[in-house]
Amino acid sequence: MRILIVEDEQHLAEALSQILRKNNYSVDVVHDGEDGLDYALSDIYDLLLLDIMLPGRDGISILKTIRGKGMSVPVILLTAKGETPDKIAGLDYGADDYVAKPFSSDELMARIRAALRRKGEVMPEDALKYGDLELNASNPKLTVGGKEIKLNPKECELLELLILRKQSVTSKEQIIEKLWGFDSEAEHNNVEVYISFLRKKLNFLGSRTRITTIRGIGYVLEEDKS
Amino acid sequence: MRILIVEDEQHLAEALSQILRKNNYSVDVVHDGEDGLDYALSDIYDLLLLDIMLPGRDGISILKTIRGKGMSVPVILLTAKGETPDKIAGLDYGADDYVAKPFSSDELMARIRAALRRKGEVMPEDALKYGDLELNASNPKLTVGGKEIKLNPKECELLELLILRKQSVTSKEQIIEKLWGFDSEAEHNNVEVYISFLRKKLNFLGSRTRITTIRGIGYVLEEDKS
DNA sequence: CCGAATCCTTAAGGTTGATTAAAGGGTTTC
DNA sequence: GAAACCCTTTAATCAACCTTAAGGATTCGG
Repeated sequence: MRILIVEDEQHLAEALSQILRKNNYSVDVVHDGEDGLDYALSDIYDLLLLDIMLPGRDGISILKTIRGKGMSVPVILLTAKGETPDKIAGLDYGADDYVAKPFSSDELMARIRAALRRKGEVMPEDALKYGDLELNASNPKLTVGGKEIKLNPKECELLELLILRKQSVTSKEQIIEKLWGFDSEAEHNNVEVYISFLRKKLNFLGSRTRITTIRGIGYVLEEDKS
Repeated sequence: MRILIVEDEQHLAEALSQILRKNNYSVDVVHDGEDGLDYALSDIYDLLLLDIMLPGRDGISILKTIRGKGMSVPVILLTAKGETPDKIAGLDYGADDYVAKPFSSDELMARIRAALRRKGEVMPEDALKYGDLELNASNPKLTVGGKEIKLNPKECELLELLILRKQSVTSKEQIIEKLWGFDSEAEHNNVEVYISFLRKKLNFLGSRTRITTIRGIGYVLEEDKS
């Protein structure tokens, strides 16, 4: 978890840095707005702490620029006491929170945790892909082109296994091990049934991907070249 | 979050009222100074917008009176162009800010948020949105098209969670953690009951958004594509 | 402080959907 | 042609889920 501090007062910057490191964050510090923007744009940070009053380029300006580029990294603003409403209006430009100086380390840490939590809760998951298939495992569904169909858990695990093993042939034993567990009583026929279910759904979706049977060995995914 | 507007120009008062309501504030409007003072003294408002020039009793007088009674409610004064002396007097009597007419709705909203923030009030969240849904979490209600319905607190938190997690599936455990707390005794059935309540309300509103069950995993919001 | 309204919890019964076994037909191989 | 292997469909079962409603708890207005 990496945090960028943009703060011109050396003393405060150092104190912040220490607090954060003590809480197991990686920290980078820069002391003016231009550098701050450059660092922020690197997009390697999980959170930015921006002072509003800065030499070079103020915190609001940095905030506006990075939001303008579509970056959604959490930002907490540091405001001097008595900063005017216009400055505090930075929240309206997409800051997640602000902390007024002076502040306690506990307060700062709480706000950082809160900001990270808020952003962390919205994590889009990426899909497994093979050929024209897109498999979303967490919300078990299979997409081909725009068309999609739901999978039940076993179908999903089976397809996941086949995709992960790509061009290698997957044996019924391997499938049983993954879908039913090491010591299960499941029969080969159980596998055949689910292969059948999957083929039916691939067909329904009009996919060019086929599950090919290698007799006596297992199954493998293949693209239909017709 | 409830705001009182004391403004004698009907047209402006109505415009202000609309802007504020759109930003999820509850609004009352009165058109002269005497009524303004009565309403303000009820002490149910989170912020007052006072025109300085008013029939009956001017804004400064209202401000002096309520501050004399020890009320610390945030006050923003509306001043006509060129009323600088009044503005200064107003700030001396404990106004939090002033806005000179004409002003933009953005500017006004920024100043209101700033004033509320300074007083340590909790800001109303911007309405959460998903598809055709608009969730107002601070005054728990759900809007679809023009139609709206109230939510009770648990329904509101549940829907909020589902919206924040967007396309990810949310498990019953996660829901229990947020609605009942980490170590609660709440059962899965509790979640099911509230999911059911929410679905009924979505249905009543004629929303195209559905709460889809992912059997054995959790729930996810989806747009109905019919 | 009391009654009313709202909210929360629990429980019961109904519904749905995943899973499995079983049966019957097809295909490949020798 | 027969044995082994594979495919597909179906029906029963069971767990997960949905809905409703009643009553307890809490909050709110007077």
